[in-house]
Amino acid sequence: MEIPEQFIQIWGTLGTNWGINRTMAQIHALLLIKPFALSTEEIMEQLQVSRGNVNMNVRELIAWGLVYRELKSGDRKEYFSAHKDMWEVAQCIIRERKKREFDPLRKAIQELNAVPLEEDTPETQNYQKVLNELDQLTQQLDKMLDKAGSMDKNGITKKLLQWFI
Amino acid sequence: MEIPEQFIQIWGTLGTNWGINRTMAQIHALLLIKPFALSTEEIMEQLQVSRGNVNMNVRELIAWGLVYRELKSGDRKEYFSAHKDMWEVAQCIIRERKKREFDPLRKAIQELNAVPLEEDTPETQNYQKVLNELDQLTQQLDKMLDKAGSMDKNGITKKLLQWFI
DNA sequence: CCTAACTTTCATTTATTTTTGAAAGTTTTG
DNA sequence: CAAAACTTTCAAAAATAAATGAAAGTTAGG
Repeated sequence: MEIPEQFIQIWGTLGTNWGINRTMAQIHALLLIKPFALSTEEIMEQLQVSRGNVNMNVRELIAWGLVYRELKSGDRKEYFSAHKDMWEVAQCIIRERKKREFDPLRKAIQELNAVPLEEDTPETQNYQKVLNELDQLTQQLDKMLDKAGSMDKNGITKKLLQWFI
Repeated sequence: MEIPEQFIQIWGTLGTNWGINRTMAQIHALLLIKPFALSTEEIMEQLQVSRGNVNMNVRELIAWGLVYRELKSGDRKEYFSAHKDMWEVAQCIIRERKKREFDPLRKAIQELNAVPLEEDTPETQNYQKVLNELDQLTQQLDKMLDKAGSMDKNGITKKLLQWFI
């Protein structure tokens, strides 16, 4: 089977729209659909990207917990493979983006919200209201994301079902 | 009160991380914290950006349903204001991004998943499995996002609470 | 129907992000 | 310990995305 270009393309576009670089997403897609581990060279060839690019993005994927190194005995090369369970993949992404982006945002909002304002004008009142609501919203989201990122597969399925009862 | 720079900064960074351009996010932040409508000129001055940039991004914000035009009698200028309820803001963003990015993705996955493969090898089997799981996952997410985007405020609060029981 | 007040467009410019690839670094092996 | 096999780094180049601003377009008022 030749690599399903289209799947890799779609995954890459998805990444681009959500602030993840295209090559990283494409490498992930490639490793997802290959049932065996690939070497740097093989990834370079399949996606037509440079060695440095593959190296950086594979390391990033490993840091996200989406990809792992694999060694083949009698071979000095490193091989890379992706975790294939898509629910775990989703959780990995949730956990990682939460940690990197949501948590700092949440903290910043809390801090802004904690600063008492001197004046009391329509402007400050509205500002406080917006910040307050945002604080509540992010607090709820925080709990929800934590739960979603740590539930087991059955748990997720159940929770998702609850949305439609 | 001078504009709370920090809030605008944070909102802008958030946008950047999630594929929304900085100026668009910053204009949104500015209009959120101002209890009254602002003209193009005022936005230009507060954020130090060009007329064209403000025009394009305000229109985009209107298309998202986050901002609305306001006319002041005896004035030919257009003024812009943001919807202030942060729960509605969140829903607006969910609805809009779902429509623009998730729905096409979902459709593409369904289509890829529907194509029967000729061969039957470990490669095709794994490919099918990944696509299948992705199909299920996006199907669940699809329902969830629709629901989340259309529930009223009480509904959301209740649903969010369910995650912690 | 003309002019002033305002809005929109879009070719260029500018800024940001991503990629490249050669050099430096590291590990393994004979 | 030398040299081969491989990985990592990073300055420079390329690609992409966003911003500018002057010109074109629109609308309201007289």
